[in-house]
Amino acid sequence: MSSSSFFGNYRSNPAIFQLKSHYLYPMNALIDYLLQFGKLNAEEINLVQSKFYAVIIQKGDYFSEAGKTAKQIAFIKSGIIRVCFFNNKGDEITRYFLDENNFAVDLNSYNTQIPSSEYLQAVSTCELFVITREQMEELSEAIPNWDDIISKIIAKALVEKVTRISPMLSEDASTRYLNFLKQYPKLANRIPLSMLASYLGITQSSLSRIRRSI
Amino acid sequence: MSSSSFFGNYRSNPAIFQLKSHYLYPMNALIDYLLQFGKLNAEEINLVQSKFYAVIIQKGDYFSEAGKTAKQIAFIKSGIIRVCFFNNKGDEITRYFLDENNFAVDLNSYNTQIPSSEYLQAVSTCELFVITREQMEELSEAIPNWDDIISKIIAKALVEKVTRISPMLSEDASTRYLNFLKQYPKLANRIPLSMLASYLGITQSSLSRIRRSI
DNA sequence: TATTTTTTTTGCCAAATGGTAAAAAGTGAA
DNA sequence: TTCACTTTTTACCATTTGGCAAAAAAAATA
Repeated sequence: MSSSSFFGNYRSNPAIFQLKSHYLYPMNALIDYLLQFGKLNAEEINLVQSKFYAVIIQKGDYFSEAGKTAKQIAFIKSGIIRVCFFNNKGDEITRYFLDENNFAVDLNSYNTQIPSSEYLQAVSTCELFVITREQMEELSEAIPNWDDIISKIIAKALVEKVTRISPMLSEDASTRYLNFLKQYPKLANRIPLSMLASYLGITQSSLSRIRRSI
Repeated sequence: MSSSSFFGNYRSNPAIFQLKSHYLYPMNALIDYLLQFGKLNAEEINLVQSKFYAVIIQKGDYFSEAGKTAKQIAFIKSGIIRVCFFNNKGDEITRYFLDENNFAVDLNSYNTQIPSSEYLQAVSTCELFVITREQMEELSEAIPNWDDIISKIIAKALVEKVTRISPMLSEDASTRYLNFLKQYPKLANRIPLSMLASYLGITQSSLSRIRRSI
């Protein structure tokens, strides 16, 4: 089966649609990921698979946008998403990148239902498994373990982000770049220079110079 | 009642002790904080108060240390704690500061029970309400809402940290300092220059020059 | 108070990074 | 292929920040 027959596509005007028969489809990556954080029986796994739906977003598309309220969570099956915002100088800053086997959500907006100030944008074409807040609520009521699994995932993901970002302030730009290459060896060549530079907190030209010097 | 009769003190060799009669003591700040995230009835509030115990740690003392496994969570009634680590150059870096009405815990170590790589140190004398992992477990089993309240608190605190730290990379040092003054107006004069400089990602002398220029 | 210790400020110069704009390289479409 | 467009590299100089060490100020201690 080609992925295009499985993944819905909502390029410019995101009309996410849900496919009818879920049990056929390979959400193994999602299920494997969830099982790292708690137990789910076969029945629960089926239920989970029935609530997520497959979506493709193209490079440049937004999964969620500043000013809108986040109503969905995505599990990234493939592709790269970046989380970004505009600073007070008007520059677009990349907060962090998310790649395969991670959840992507504007958590603040999702939790509070207040319009967000950050964007989640596909850096490359992404295959996602998406779930809405309402469907999450249904899983929460049907699966005793669910809230525990999700809160563990959230805490781990956020601690990782703090742990990864905070040492960067005390490093020079070359060190930050080299560490990025170590931490995300697969990403460096798939991300435009401008996005990587804003993640590293330097200008495009500085990053270009750093690349040359290595 | 003087605070010294309420707060236990474990200056050099932390032998935390629990006081017998909790209902007398002012954990209002803690309870008010918890109630922002979910409901607790009077009985549950009493139970919560019985599980936390009051502790004072002096300036310079560690609440938790790198290399040890975190077994406690502290609610800061008064004082400032900083979370710090050593980078690969051997410099001590402050990841962030925590002040009144916040929980302080090495979350990664607390959750995984793996020795941590960060320190939680009192920047000033701190009055804490402390709870152990075992006592948390008891609250979790006794109070249906408990896990939900705690996971909301954790998610909110971590999202705040990511949101606060990540714009700093794209700002120059003066801007970071000025924003720090805005965000923590009460802290600036209570924190040694060296700790603040490492939080801002600059040297002591740079920070000193920036102060002069303002 | 006097003395020691710690913290902060300052001066010097070197190194890193920013800002701008132009050139070069890469990409995609006709 | 050629053309238009986007992305990356390069060059120039100004500004910021670091590294080091000494001086000054502040805080702790006797």
